[in-house]
Amino acid sequence: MLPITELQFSILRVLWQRGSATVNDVHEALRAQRGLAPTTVATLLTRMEKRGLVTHQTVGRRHVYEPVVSEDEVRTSMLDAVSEGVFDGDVSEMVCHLLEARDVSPDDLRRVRETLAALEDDREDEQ
Amino acid sequence: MLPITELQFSILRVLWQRGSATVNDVHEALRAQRGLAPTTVATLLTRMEKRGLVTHQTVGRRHVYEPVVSEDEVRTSMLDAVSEGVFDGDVSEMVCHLLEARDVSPDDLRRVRETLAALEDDREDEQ
DNA sequence: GACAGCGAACTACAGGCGTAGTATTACGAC
DNA sequence: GTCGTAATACTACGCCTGTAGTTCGCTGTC
Repeated sequence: MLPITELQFSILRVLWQRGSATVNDVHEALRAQRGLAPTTVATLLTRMEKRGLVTHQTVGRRHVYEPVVSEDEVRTSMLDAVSEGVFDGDVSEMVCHLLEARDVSPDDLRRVRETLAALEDDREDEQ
Repeated sequence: MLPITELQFSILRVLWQRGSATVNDVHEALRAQRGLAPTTVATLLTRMEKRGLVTHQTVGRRHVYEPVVSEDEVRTSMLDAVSEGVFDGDVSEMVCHLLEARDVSPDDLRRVRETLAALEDDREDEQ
């Protein structure tokens, strides 16, 4: 499922938020950011279904789409792609790059530190 | 320069390692991982030059290609894309996801902790 | 000076994506 | 039962990428 595009992600986001949605719902939801024709949205959803990203059930004569993949799965697979692709699988390198190369607020740093501490505690417990 | 493909990255990696390389050099270097025709490599390099990823100088009748972007720039731009695309720019969320969703070795965790500490020190110094 | 071979340029094609128009079908109202 | 409307299905097109064949020109060799 690996490389998913920006637009596909936008559509998935609508489905994640609503649980399920018709072509029209998605079209409405995306109108603000992106003025697509309704048929365009329909085409996208059909293709995404073929790729296994979404499913639909037919209710009356409408297609009600649901996400097949979770946001977490997509995030993980995007990170995997970058990690494998440009960091040779070295996650620590990736995290360091991420923290160093941009302005991360003190709050964010704290949050990372806490997650890190929790993880290291878990590791100790396991031993 | 943002979305660069796997194959383009492989080519860039050769250029980064060697500093510069001819079509044939790149072809040779990639032969192990990926059996491409030499003309394919040439096409790729031409396109990458058009996109500003590499340059070439003509030496004799050969093209000697050099990278224009650094590995660091590519890494940053890939991370930016993912960060903006699927994490809404929330770097801490991204880092946490990265650390939690896969097995990171204790050594790697330590390394991240050190980077983090260094960064937090810097922040204090600035105040 | 003619020719072989190497290297680059040009051309080509399939598949995926963003984009959308047109055709078709089926439901609901009268 | 007919007709309008709404929703889907089908078709299309330009662009990018991976892939590579074909052509053209230059350079060195005999």
